[in-house]
Amino acid sequence: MQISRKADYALRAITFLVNQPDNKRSSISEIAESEGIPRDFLAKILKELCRTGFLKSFQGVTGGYQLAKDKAKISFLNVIEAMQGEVKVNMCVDDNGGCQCNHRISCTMLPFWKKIQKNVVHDLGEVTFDDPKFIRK
Amino acid sequence: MQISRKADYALRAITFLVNQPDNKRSSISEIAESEGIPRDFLAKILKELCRTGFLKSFQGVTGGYQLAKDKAKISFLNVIEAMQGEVKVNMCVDDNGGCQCNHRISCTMLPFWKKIQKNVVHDLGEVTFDDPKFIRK
DNA sequence: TCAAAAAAAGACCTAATAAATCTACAATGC
DNA sequence: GCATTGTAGATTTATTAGGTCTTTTTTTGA
Repeated sequence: MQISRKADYALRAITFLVNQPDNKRSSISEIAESEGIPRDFLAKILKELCRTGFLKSFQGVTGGYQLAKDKAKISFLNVIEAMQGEVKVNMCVDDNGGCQCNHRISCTMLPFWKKIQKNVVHDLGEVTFDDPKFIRK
Repeated sequence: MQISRKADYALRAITFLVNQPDNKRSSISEIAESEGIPRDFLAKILKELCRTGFLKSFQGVTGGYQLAKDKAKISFLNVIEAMQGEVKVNMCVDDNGGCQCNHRISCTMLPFWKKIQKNVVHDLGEVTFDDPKFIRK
């Protein structure tokens, strides 16, 4: 029932970038230091955030990272799913054979899990980085 | 972001017991077989459900397990917390030093996590075993 | 009284995975 | 051409979920 460090770090990195001037390029080390994230781990995460379209990168001595899309279009859910896969409150809430429940045809718990899951996914999807609360004072 | 097998098994065991006649004593093996849970693992779980007051046990040759409290008083949340500890959507939502965020004094993400967490906890708490949907046909 | 069947207790194993680290390489700008 | 940056991916480490095994204790009823 917990977001991975990886996803959490990704979200913090994005929070950092949201607070930078539009054309500023931020280096891995700069972000790592500010957010207290192990540098090499963050390097991998940022690369992945590029691959998944959240960031764009620039190589070379003046290189670094920037947001690649409108911050209003980046939600907690987006980033978490990119980093740790589909959010599932319980293994069995997975249509591709997640539940090996003996009573599969009429598992009594499944509908409850599905509802709870739906709510979490909705909540995570509603948090986007255009929210003024992400601007640091 | 996922309920452990242990908690899931505990919930299934309780579902099983909810469907038994009031004074029936159900053995570990009986429950394990019906629910498709590894027997020895379930043994540990049931013991713990006793310790935490959900079940009562009887030793000896006619022994077994029964519900120890009103099924209306048993929620998903109760059982999950008994089995895997406090539900936390993110490590940092832990008042005893969970968040080592550099910007701790005004971490921008924390309020969002707390709200999402509150909703999940609420949802999990609302599911109780007196719900007729837990009666198997 | 004793064998069978149940739970109790707790040590032990193991396999998966998250988290982190390391090393070598490639691009860029001055 | 060299300092600084990102790229790539192999490797390591640590943790923990999940499961197994063994021994002991309790109880019943033949």
